Amino acid sequence: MDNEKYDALKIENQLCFPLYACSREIIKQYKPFLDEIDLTYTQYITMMVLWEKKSLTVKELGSCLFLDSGTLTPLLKKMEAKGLLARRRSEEDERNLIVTITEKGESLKEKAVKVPAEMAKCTNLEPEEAMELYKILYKILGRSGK
Amino acid sequence: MDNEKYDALKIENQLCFPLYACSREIIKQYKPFLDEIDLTYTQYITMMVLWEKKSLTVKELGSCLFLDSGTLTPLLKKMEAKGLLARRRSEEDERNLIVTITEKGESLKEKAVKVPAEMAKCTNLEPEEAMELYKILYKILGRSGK
DNA sequence: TTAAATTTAATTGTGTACAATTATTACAGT
DNA sequence: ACTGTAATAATTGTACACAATTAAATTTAA
Repeated sequence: MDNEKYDALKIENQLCFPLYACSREIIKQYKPFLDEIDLTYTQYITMMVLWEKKSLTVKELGSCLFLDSGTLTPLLKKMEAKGLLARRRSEEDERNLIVTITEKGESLKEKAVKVPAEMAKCTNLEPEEAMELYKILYKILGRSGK
Repeated sequence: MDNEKYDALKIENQLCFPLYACSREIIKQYKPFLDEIDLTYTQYITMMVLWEKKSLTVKELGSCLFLDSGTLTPLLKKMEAKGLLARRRSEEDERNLIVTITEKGESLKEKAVKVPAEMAKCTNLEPEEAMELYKILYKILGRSGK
């Protein structure tokens, strides 16, 4: 009989590890498609929010993406330099920085629409598994997801 | 009727995004416990492999963790400096660098065993959900997981 | 056997993540 | 109005990730 005292420390008994590994592996699969539209994965999900919301504060964006200003400030500056979005302070409350999508950012959506189509070919999950995974992940995140 | 052409680009229809967000959120939950044993999350999973295998090459370690030498080389150097492991070239094949756990690395396991115990209290998943999640993640990773 | 191809780590450069701190603005209570 | 508190971004410093390249050792094949 093996000593079971340390079983909880075995990598194959972790739940966070495959989550972490999966996340990175899938993001790597995105890379060739995202390269074609000159976006990193983080920039891509930022654009997703902007395509939907058009305009929001850094705080709100961070809440959508689970990222803080330490990550977003330099990211948004780069995206502004690329012409995808504009950054300006709110007039009602100067503490808020408002991020707004530009025409160029809007038009990128046309090219980007191919990305999820290409990525769909890469998955090996059944639709029910994907749905189950989705539900569990959003339960962990503490949001409904819809 | 909404234009459905772009639905696949909505953040709430992504599977990778909650994976990425979950992974980071859980790793953040590890932080206070890992701080107590002076390990980062990446160092922690590296130690997990070493507690199990005792000795292996950078290549093998990278295969376990889905990481390459670009990430591992500096990580292992820091861990060597902390005295948790030793690095030496293989004598049979000088291309291989062999990583071996030290006594100090072994003894850290005693303290580390509390980490999964503490983390278990943080989860809001049912055991069946955790098992289902585990299965799906390892299906994506293309390994059995056991 | 020796030149070409392969394998393995290390290095280089870019891009996040994130904790902690700082600076600015707004607000609350007096 | 004035003081302390809170909220929001930006900054700073550390630690990954990873693509691409380099360098060294080994293997393969002509």
